[in-house]
Amino acid sequence: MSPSNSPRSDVSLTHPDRLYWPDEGVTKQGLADYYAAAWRFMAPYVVNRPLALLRLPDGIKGHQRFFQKHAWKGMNPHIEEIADPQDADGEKLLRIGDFDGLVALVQSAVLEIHPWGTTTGNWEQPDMITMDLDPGEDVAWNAVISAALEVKARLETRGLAAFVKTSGGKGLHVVAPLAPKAGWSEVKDFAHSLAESMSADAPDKYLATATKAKRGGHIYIDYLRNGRGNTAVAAYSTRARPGAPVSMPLDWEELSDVSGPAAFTLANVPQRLETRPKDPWGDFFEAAVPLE
DNA sequence: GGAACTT
DNA sequence: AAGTTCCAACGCCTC
DNA sequence: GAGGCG
Ligand SMILES: [Mn+2]
Ligand SMILES: [Mn+2]
Repeated sequence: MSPSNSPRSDVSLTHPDRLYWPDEGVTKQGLADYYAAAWRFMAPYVVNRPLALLRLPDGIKGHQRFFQKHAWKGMNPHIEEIADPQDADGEKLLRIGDFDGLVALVQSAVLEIHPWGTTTGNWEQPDMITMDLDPGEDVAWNAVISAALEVKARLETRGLAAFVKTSGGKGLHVVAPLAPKAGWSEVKDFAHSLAESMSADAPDKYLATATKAKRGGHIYIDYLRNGRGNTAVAAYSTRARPGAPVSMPLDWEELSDVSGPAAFTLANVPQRLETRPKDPWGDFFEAAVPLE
């Protein structure tokens, strides 16, 4: 049973049976197969964007785990080296352009993909805002859903569209597509003001600052994903955590039926992608409007 | 995962 | 030949 | 100014 529209790649995987998530039995090949199934939905969120990577060469039970934002020696040629236009002489950044690039990331033991919220063709004008909802200890899942709905309402008041995904970690991401126009500082300032206004209106529920000591019982609205050079985990990216969760785009209508932030995993997402009538984020880029 | 460097 | 090291980093708090 | 945070 070959999934519809699965891309092929000639990028070779050494040790395809290497276990990246040993408890879940997910191998390097299994990860590549997952991305083949997800590619047709995922591509616009990872292609032609600067990328930061979380690499775990020995899998999630191993002892090596490092972020990487710069090009390295011996890098697979399907991973592109690009110059930051604001740091032309600095170290080269990373980008992929196609499915071969994604398989090259798999071979490089990239278990999480964290793109900038912009494309390299329009580098200084972000094309999305990510509001990252991080619940502290003792916050009910329902409260995280309520927070997402509140963020959605406030984005819509501003004339923006809102989409939601699980983070695959502890919370939800509410993402607004932008027609590239406003610059980084305007976008970050807007995200900041949204977080501050929610915190001001419900200080018992929401925080706009990261201080861990205050986090218990509150949801931190992390707006700082929206600064130049900052990143958030990509839609459909796996997470380097137990259970092999993925950051899963959702319909708002199904959010109340989702059991938690890590409900979608390598074990159940391919089935969902095969049987689901439509992409819940199918209109993401069509819904983009400028921030103004 | 893989290059570069040290032993 | 084998072992070790490196692989982000900066704005925003809080104290 | 140092240290936590993501
Ligand atoms: Mn290794
Ligand atoms: Mn988060």
